[in-house]
Amino acid sequence: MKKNTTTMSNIELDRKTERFIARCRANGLKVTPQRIAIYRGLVDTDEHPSAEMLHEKVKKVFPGISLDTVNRTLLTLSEIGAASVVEGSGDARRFDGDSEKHQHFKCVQCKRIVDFHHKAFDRIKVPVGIARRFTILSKSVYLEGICDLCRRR
Amino acid sequence: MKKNTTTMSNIELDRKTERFIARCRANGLKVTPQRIAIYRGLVDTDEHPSAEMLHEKVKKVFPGISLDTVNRTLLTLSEIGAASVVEGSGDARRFDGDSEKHQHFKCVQCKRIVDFHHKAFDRIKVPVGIARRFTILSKSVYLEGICDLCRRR
DNA sequence: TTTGTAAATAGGAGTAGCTACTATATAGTA
DNA sequence: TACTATATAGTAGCTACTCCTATTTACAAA
Repeated sequence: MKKNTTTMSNIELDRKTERFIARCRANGLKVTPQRIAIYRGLVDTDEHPSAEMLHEKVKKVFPGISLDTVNRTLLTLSEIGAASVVEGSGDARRFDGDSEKHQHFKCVQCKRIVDFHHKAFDRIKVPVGIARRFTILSKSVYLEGICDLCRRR
Repeated sequence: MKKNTTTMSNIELDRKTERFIARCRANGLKVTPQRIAIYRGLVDTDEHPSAEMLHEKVKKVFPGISLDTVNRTLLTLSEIGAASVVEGSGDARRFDGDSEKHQHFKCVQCKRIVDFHHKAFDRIKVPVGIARRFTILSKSVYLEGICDLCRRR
């Protein structure tokens, strides 16, 4: 019996793959078998894998693939909106000593992090289902974009 | 003339330092000059420094201090609530291929990331001042805590 | 179908950021 | 003042990521 790590039907997966291929072409990206394998590996799980984890998975169908290719491809997918980075930036950990409640905006270009405080964001309510299932220690609202200084060029 | 990287008066800074010392004692942590220097360096800026950046800064008043001490101390401060990590986890970057709108909960113990979707979180509104100043590319609500599986022990 | 070429890949080397280890030093306590 | 648990400095090691180069490949144009 085959171990099932699948989160959707093959039909659904194929449909997504089709749309992914279209998206690649729309962005002038070549459709390589490696890219498709990585995309399918990523979409067909809800584990939020790291590049390393996906590399292991994709190697089973594509033994020669390199970790660098997986990493590079994942970043490319993020750029065209076919994937997203949900944790970790690859950059150094950044600290804040301000204990007042506030939120952060991060510039994706210069990596500057700007504080702001919007009271409504302090008050967002965690849905009951989540609050029951998990012990919530922190909740935060996080914005990303281009900052005023970078936009000025 | 002294370059001014200060964000608050010396009086304010000293008051914060006092409270920090009390907090250390309350948590059974020793009050070392290094710890104080690191704390003051962190609080007296709004740059959200990395360990490396703070290390450079603290070295000016404390030449022999090691990067490891800065890193370790910052994590310690985070544990007692005197600081927080605002970006980067030290762990590997994690990806998501689900393009549907949703939010994430991350377990601080097992690092598992769980998707959930709460429509109200899709609709949070960015304050006008921020929207005018920055080009917002993404907004997200992020929860951290202990997951059901980890709590069961 | 063939050919040209810009893009992608494999493999490996290099780098940055973090962590573990050990000997020494020090804060807090009795 | 002496004791002990904790913290630090210095170093070595590890992991995640990025860069480099030669080779291969997708795909456009002939």
